[in-house]
Amino acid sequence: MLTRRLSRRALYQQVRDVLASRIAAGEWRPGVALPSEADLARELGVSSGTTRKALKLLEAERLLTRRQGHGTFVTDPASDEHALRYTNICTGDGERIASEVEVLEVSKGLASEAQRNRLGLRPDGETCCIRRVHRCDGEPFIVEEIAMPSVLFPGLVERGDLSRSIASLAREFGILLGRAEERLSVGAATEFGAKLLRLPVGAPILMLDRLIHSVDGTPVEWCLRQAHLDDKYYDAKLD
Amino acid sequence: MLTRRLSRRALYQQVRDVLASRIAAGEWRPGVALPSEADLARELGVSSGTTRKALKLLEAERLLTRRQGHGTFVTDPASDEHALRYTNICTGDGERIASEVEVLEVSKGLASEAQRNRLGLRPDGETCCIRRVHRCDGEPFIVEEIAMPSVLFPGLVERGDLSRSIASLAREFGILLGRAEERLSVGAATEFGAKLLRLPVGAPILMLDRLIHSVDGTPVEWCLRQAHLDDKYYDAKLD
DNA sequence: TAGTGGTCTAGACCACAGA
DNA sequence: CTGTGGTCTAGACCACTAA
Repeated sequence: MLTRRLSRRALYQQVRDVLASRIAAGEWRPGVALPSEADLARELGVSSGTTRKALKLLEAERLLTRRQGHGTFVTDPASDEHALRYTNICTGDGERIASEVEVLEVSKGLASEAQRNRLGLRPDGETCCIRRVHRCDGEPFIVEEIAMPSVLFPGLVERGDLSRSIASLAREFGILLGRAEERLSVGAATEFGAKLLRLPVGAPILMLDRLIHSVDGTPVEWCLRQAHLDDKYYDAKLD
Repeated sequence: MLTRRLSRRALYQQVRDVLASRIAAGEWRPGVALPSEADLARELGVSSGTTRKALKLLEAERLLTRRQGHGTFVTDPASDEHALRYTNICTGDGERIASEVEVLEVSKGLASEAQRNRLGLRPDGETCCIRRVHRCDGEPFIVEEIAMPSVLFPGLVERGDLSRSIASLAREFGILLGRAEERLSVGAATEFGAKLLRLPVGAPILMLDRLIHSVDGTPVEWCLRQAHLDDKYYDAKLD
């Protein structure tokens, strides 16, 4: 039950937390409406204004979509909204690229020091590692090395399709994705990258270093990429 | 006076507009508190909840800073908050760079076709153009070519200091800055860039293409940059 | 202690979508 | 027409800041 002044956390934040975990648990399938504001408010024993504020938060976090006169819905993790959320590379005409992905290598084991630092893991922390290549119209243009804390994705490497987007994987394991930072620089293609991108070793290339957190701030994915852009570009939004 | 249902625009949006223009006009100096929510509400003839919603909007647009128990203040355009708003290049240890700027060249005239397209100008539109170089610890690392619609900055080139940030310039001319997009790619240093950055022509370099809009969506500044990063990096936020 | 913004409530009315 | 989310109000109380 929701406490009022026993907890320091604001009531609408507590409502957000309750709803977020129920969403993560899959209580409402994407495409099916949640109860209305008024019904949720009654159920939770708070005012509809407080419920409304919580729903607004969840909408801002992209967990929900609301439409006047229609209802409140869980955002479909298979939608472009989610799949392209962390994808900032565009074709020359400004379209986000939904690239074809091929998995090259999968492994699991003790995290390297760099991985521990970046993902905030303890010395005995383990990671799942994936190497993949992205193609656009058959042309390889990105190679990437992904590391994820094993504890967040139990049984991941033993299972099926690792070519899916992080949004899709996270959904399956009940993780709600939040903010991310990406560091960009110009570098020289490594042997690994050059071979797959069909470039000479040392060719100038865009290096990307991305860290995705969950909504509560836990690091979820560290992704190192080498990109050969050609006429594509990286589209950063500043606001 | 604020109309209620004569206008389709929501009341709190109208309150936002009124306050935004009063801020742009310099009615309240940075560092001095605005009237309280209750006082503003009385003055404008709306409820304090509506006023509150408008103030929240203006805070999200970075025009205001609010602190519980303290008051509501106009954000100082000379503050880092504003000056570094569109600056995503960091030193190796993650600090935004407040670089030293030198103006190389200033001109004004009929906009080029590219400038018209990017800034949404008519065929007879004019632009102010500035070429500058940025240094960090004396080392040049960015050269840039800026274009701004002359009509927004009357008398700019005839006046003083063009080494200031766009935030500072905009403040002087009563323009409130909003969203921006920046396109990044890897390119070869032009003759202009290479010379100033002390690199060979054709050296691999980060190319940046930034467009800043005002809060109401009008393009305000187009900035083309060439950056030699070394151990610095571009820090993009994804959320 | 006085004054500020932040939270919470209860309820009225509006705008929109779908049966 | 009904039900949804969006706006707006009035007022109570809480939490923080500074004098």
